[in-house]
Amino acid sequence: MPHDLPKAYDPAAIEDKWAEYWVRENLFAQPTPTESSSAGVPNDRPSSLGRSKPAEGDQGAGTAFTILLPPPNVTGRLHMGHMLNQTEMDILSRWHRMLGEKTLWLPGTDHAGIATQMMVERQLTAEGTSRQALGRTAFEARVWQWRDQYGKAILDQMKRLGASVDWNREYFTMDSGLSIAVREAFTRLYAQGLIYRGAYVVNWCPSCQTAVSDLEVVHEETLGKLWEIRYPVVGESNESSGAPNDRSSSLGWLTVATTRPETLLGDVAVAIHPEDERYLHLHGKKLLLPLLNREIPIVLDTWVSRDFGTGAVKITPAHDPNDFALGQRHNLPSINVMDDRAHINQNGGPYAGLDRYVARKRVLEDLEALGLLGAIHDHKLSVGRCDRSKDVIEPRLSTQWFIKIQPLADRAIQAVKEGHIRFTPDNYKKTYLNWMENIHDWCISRQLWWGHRIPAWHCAACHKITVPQPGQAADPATCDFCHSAEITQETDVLDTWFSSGLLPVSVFGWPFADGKPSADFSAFYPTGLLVTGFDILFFWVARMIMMGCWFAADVPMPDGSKRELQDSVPFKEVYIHALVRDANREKMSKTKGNVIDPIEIVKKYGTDAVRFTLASMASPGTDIAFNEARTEGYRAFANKIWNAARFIFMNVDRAAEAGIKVDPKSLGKMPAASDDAPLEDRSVVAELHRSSTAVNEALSNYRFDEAAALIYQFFWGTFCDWYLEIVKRRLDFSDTSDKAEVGPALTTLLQVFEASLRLLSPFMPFITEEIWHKIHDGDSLAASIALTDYPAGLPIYEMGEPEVNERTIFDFLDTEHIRRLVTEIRAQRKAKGVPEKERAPVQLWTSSPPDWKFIEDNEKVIKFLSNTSELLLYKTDVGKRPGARENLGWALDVEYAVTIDIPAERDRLTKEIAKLEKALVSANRQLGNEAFLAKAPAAIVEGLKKQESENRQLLVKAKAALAALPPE
RNA sequence: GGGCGGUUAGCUCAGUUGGUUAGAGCGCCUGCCUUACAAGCAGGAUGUCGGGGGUUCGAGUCCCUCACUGCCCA
Repeated sequence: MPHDLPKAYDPAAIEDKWAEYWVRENLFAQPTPTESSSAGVPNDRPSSLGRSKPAEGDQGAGTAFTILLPPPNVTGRLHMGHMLNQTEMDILSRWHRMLGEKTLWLPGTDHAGIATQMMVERQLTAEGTSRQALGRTAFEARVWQWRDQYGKAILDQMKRLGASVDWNREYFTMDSGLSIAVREAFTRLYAQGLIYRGAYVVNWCPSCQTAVSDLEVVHEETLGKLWEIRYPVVGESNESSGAPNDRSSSLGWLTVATTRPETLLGDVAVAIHPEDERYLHLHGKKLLLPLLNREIPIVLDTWVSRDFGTGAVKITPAHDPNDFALGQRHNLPSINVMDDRAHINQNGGPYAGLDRYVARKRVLEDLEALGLLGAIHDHKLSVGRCDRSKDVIEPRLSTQWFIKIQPLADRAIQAVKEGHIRFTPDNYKKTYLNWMENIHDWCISRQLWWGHRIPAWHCAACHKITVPQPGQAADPATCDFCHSAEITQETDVLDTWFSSGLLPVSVFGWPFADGKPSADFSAFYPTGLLVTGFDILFFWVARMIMMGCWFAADVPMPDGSKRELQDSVPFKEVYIHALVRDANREKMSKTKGNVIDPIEIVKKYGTDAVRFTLASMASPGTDIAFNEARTEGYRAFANKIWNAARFIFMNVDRAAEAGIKVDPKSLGKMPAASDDAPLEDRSVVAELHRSSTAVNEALSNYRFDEAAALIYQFFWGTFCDWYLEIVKRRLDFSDTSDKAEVGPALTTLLQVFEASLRLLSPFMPFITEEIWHKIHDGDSLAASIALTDYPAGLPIYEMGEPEVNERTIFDFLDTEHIRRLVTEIRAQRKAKGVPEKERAPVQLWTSSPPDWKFIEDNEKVIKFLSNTSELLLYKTDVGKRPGARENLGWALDVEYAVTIDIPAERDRLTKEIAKLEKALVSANRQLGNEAFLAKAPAAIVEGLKKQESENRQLLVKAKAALAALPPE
């Protein structure tokens, strides 16, 4: 037996094999194009239809389709979000590849600075040691070990999911090449005056002990307190007010309101609004800072909100960005009162060494004791937490490196506004622009050990900073300013997104020493598409756009001309997908314990079924509530295909024994049915064309859900449920049968099946690969179904163009007619209780001559499908015939001894009458409306009229049928 | 505080520029182990499209408003 498929579909038995095969055979490698073929390859939006496939082995032809994998962090395992992301990219990559495009999907992993360092530190803690104990070098070595282990694990998982990436081009964000790009980007920006270093209030994470960017802070509404604290006015007698609850300031103090009493220790002023009438008398006065007894000024600033709290705000420039700004305006000093771990430092006097919350408690107690604590209000406030450690962020004055972002942002805004980058769904364009137009300078330094160390050297002699020139490979040996050799490299590393933001240029070899772009860069930049989640729209997408537009602009085009903005962008299209949630729409999180491990679910149902689930549910803009019930259904779908294959192979083998063979050369193309082929063949071929066209259309709009539904419907609903059942009639190998029909039937069957597999293969690569190889039985032209042509429907099979496809339209109508007739007979049989196996005669009435011919032409098929022994055609209208099923133009009755269930039939007819009457009322209301007739398009009016008249006929018939039923 | 989305069958979701009787899968009911498949086949039931108002000949679809809900930014 050439086609030996096991009886049951078992994904585990086939998937590992093919996953390994694809990698081993290097099937999806896209080599660097040669000079002649690469120049000026357009990378426009691919047109899915009407393209010509490049000749075998000609890698240069065809448009390029490049897609960059958002590199997973090397922190652990892949999650469902990764699987969704990769499934979508894989579907698109496989689709484009099968369309004959030069397809490159680039895989890699991200070093993920903070995240990875945290994981390794956690490991060290468990071992009873720490990074400090190890020292920087040993720690870095330790993280590299981690990276080797987990980075590999992640890529192995990707392989298992069938990702059709080019494994030869795998990158890691700390590879030497990518590190050179990072250094070049930094030094160029520095030389351009776009990187500066300075002391500012930044988001400090006391757990990670590093600064983080605004984006890494998650704001959370929390119920807190607003404390009122009295600051005595210098030179006024405070004894005059004995009442501790007197909140007015007139009696020797000014009451401020704060949510963070412990920062009082760093206060340098109290600010009031200059026009606040309550405090006019305090202008020019000073206050005595409680607890520390420091004299601080009262400053006037319109930034103060008079309505908030008491209208007097304590100013702590070192621990609040707004206070810092105000401090700058008023030339106030900044007093940092906390250390790296958010403990009070020596500036906090008696509170030194206390944790910030312990200090808060103590400060409040002491104020209370002094009678300086006023009212306490409940207060809702937004607390910033570190995205990674979840610790409360401490705004803290520290010296950091920043990118002056405006010039880069301007270009990134222009690129999107001018349409060089398109977002899908398009509302993300607005989100992107809104963020970009309100952007703040980017804090790029991190006080970590894991990452790209900032290429800047501090001079011990003159304290100036030396940054290498762009293009300078060697580290500086002496200070640029005083030439001292006592220089040491900055210990901070760069934000992880600095290197990932450069990926679209760095993976293709940027920077270019000779100024000429590499062949890869010329061929694949800009990439075609980015597929990613909205959660990293600002972190990554926006940064890539800024950096791509900035750095690629200096790279000449392949022909040497200047690169314009439209060719500087890192990608032409961005497809943003949603979050994968659990079945209850809850966000998956480790703490909730509702995380679904893709590999576990894949083991349970097979990769194909999980991929299909994700694709089906990936409608743009909405989150995916991952539902195993759906996956179960798609495993059943895979099983259905598997068994269809078994059925077909069984018949192919039987035919071969009977000396009938199918020419394998007829496979691999879009099937066509000749005019004299049976209706079912013409019809299924036409439906395949129609579905293929629709699938291509859906994919070009990133409508994975629509594409999946179309294929599912065609494969199961059209091909298996109808065509396969009809064609069984012709696959008769009994001795008495005429076998002339077997060959053509088998040919169409195989052609349509094989094309359907190709249509499905981007979605379910494993099962389609397995069956496709079995079909060809070792004699296929390609090494994989993934390297064949994607089915493209001929436009003549689309509905609505009668001049070119009148025949097809009639075929569709006839097929539909057969289905309705067969369904009616089956329903009638069921109503009468005819046993499934028993054949029964059917009487059919119609006075329409075209229907007579239709019945005669299709009698065999109708009888076969409905288990009818004899079809008796009466060329008249049906008279009174209780229980007959009446339809437009025809009526039928199954002859069977048992009478129908009268109450059930009455019920059915009553419901039908109600439905028809309702439709008629609605139709008549519209048709009786002058305005409708005058304004609605003719086609709508005509359609409604036709339907109204049909419904009227059906209503008369239904009423007659009801009346004809014998009384109970 | 600013912005964006969602609310359609028991559940999870589709529903393209307004247009004829609102769909799918799962689940449910009934009958079938019909020689590819019980992970299946056949037949069937199920919706005041969140509430209210408006525009229109016509609204699930457009506008206003309310309610609930999710997210982003500050």
